[in-house]
Amino acid sequence: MQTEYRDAFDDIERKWQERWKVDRVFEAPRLPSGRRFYCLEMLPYPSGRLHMGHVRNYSIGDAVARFQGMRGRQVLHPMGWDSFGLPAENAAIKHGTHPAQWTNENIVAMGAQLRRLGLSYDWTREIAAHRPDYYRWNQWFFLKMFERGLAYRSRRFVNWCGSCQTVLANEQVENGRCWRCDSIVGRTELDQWFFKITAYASELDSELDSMTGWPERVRVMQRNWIGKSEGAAIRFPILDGEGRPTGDALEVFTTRLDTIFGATFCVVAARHPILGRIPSDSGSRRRLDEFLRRIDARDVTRAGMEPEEKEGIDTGLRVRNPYNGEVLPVWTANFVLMEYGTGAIMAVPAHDERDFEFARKYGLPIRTVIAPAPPALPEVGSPSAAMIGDGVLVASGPYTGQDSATARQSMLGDGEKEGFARAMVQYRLLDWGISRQRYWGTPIPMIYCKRCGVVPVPEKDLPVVLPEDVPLTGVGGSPLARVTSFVETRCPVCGGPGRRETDTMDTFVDSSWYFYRYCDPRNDRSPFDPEVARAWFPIDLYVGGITHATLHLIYCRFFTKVLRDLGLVALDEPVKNLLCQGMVLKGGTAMSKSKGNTVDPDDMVQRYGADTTRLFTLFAAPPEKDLEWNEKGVEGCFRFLERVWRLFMPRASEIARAPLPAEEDGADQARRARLRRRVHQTIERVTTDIERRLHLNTPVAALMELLNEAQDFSRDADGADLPYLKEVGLNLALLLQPFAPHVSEELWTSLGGQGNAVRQAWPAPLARWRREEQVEIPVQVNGRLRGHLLAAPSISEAEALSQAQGDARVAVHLRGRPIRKTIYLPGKLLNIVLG
RNA sequence: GCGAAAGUGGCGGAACUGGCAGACGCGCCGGACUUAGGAUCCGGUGGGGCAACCCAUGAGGGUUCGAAUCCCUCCUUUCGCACCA
Repeated sequence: MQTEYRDAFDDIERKWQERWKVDRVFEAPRLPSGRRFYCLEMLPYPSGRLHMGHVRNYSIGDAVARFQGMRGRQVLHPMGWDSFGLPAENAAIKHGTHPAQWTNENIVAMGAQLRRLGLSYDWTREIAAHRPDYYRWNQWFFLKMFERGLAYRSRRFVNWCGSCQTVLANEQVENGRCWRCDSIVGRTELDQWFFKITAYASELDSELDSMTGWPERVRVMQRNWIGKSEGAAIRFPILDGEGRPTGDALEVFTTRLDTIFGATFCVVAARHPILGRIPSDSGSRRRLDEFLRRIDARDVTRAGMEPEEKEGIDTGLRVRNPYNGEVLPVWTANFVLMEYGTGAIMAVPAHDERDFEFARKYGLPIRTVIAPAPPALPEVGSPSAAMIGDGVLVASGPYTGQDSATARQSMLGDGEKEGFARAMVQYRLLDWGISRQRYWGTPIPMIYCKRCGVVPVPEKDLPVVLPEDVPLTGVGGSPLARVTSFVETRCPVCGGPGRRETDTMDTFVDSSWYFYRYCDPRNDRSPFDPEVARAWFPIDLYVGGITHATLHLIYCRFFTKVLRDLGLVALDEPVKNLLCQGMVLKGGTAMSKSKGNTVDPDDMVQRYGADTTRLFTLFAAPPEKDLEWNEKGVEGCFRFLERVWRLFMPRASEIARAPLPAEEDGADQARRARLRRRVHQTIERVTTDIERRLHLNTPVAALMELLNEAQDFSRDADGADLPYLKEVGLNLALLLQPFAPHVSEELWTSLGGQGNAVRQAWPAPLARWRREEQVEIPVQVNGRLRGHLLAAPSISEAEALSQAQGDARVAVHLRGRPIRKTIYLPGKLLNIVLG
């Protein structure tokens, strides 16, 4: 037995990690038999090194998993690797290492780091996305979705670097320039595969309301991302050169149908089909072509940049407003997007900022049709800004006088009757483009046949294995396209020559369903057994960074709905409770290599041990807040464990031989009673803080207080006090299990505990010792603190008042004034209100 | 610009449904043990008077017997969205 913790921690941590493994403590049963708890943390990308963000993420999950296990739940707590993705390919280009080798080595290295932290994972369930036994199911899901029309092919723009001759991912575009050659990124249109997430847009949106286990801000971000917007689609008849109806119509989407009498022109997107009507030899056509060329030439990756100056031209086309018969010019402009709504708008400059700005620039008419709701001063002269809000309609024919909401209803109803309007719900969410012109991802299981067209790979031929020998240069499109042995194949339908799809899937596909695979990770007949998934789902707690609030956390919800409709799962939402932990900061900013302010987990573990490292990440801030790394704070946590060690270990065998106190023992001695009360109150505090509030910093503080109390107690303790020290020590050992599991185990065994601490039932407080016998009740006069009275918590109001009046310090403030009333919270507070 | 969250000692943070503001830790000050202490232990630590008290939870107002907590206005910071019709 080492006498100092600093000499012992490395040995005991390794010892218990080995013991847990040999005893298979964390292996979950195939099917849970009792109450279960699925504790999940976001799986890491195997970059090669763990960083403090990981340590924090996994320490939080581990604390909860261990706690729930001791609470009697059967816990599923798995870990795996999000091991497809661009960095592996970049490393290959830079260093010539094969992505598979690079990835596998990183998994080994990071796996060792994770194991050294002593996290309670069921490693028998480890998965890795880049292994064919995993990604074959990505392909299988793709085929199932293709069958149902949920996977389809379409053309879309991608970021394109003309100099590298390659497609760039968004994160490879820096300020509109290629990350590697610094040339301006343009756009090019490619055929790509899409998942029809929009088919579930409505459900994905509406369910957010009932997802109360998710942080509000994540739900808000998702709601914005989905961007539901209710309005109407209105058909404006298209007129010919002589102003006669052509029989066709331009459909516009609007949420402000009530403003339609104020429409003074229409605007269509630059790629709107209506532009095909402009005669090819006309002046309009020439001006249009020139305009479109200018728009197109612009670099199009505009993320993070200011909106462009609005620009447009009159196309010469004319349409008729079906509500008032007015003839309106059709413009085309850069601020109307083809992807949204119908790609065409009616412009109401008086009541829309963008339309207003555009109308001002080109001198188009601005007509007010909405007056502020409690009528303000009448408008004089031309307005200086658009009036955006709802109000009362003016100059709107039969609808004049109606309020905006009513008008929208009645105008839509009338338009529907006449056949030129329909209700329309529009989402900002677009279908999920999953094609990546990359090597290190899941091959898309499709074959192109000259005779049969686009043909899915038959299920029995899965997986379509990623070939190993692929030249990676970073230029020239999909690497797989250059591997003849991969590309050339047979058409599964006609047997003729076929070519494989050479794009791979977005890696977000991998992480959209991995948590189901954990339930049944070695199944080679289906992605997982639905019965097993039913038993383990939903995920009781999902811990991860806020960075995934939209993409991953929407995609995985989408996948669950697809899986549900395939009959594989029986739930609508996969994650019941979501915890987004804050970042780990150093010097006020996120740790990053470029800032040189990183803290290496290995270094911390080596110097202080896994327990201290974990303890600090839990103690220094509540999980959802950012955590400022502070070496002094780490030392404080280390000292705490040292003090635990020093208090119990030197006399551990004596304590182990002592009996535990009987329920009433110690009641007759103030210091013993005080200690026992502290023990049981601490049990209660720690339990409720973890369970009800998911706060992990306050339980650690409570344990520190308990230790302080125990130290005070032991200062003048003798042999007869050993039972009480044993009670503190054993309980402290168990309460430490979620936070410092190795010290917990060592303490437990040393003090005579049987078996593994992690397998013990979580302690329950004794009712006898939970409550104080004497409490200090604060006494206020007119709400100001004037004294305290010492009494049993059950003291009556009358007794409390008379005792308070007897207190000289209180009495001073009562002198000479009548008591108007008293407010008494039994055992907690007395407030005397004077007249 | 729109939306959300948050502002508490020198610092990280406590304070559960309005009820003793500052738990716990860091830092700092003093003491003990020491050749020594950047080890350990003990005590102190919001500010002002150093006693009774007074002032303090971003600022100002309000509700209440009582407000860090609820309401209003403003300020600051962080995050998200940003031509989405």
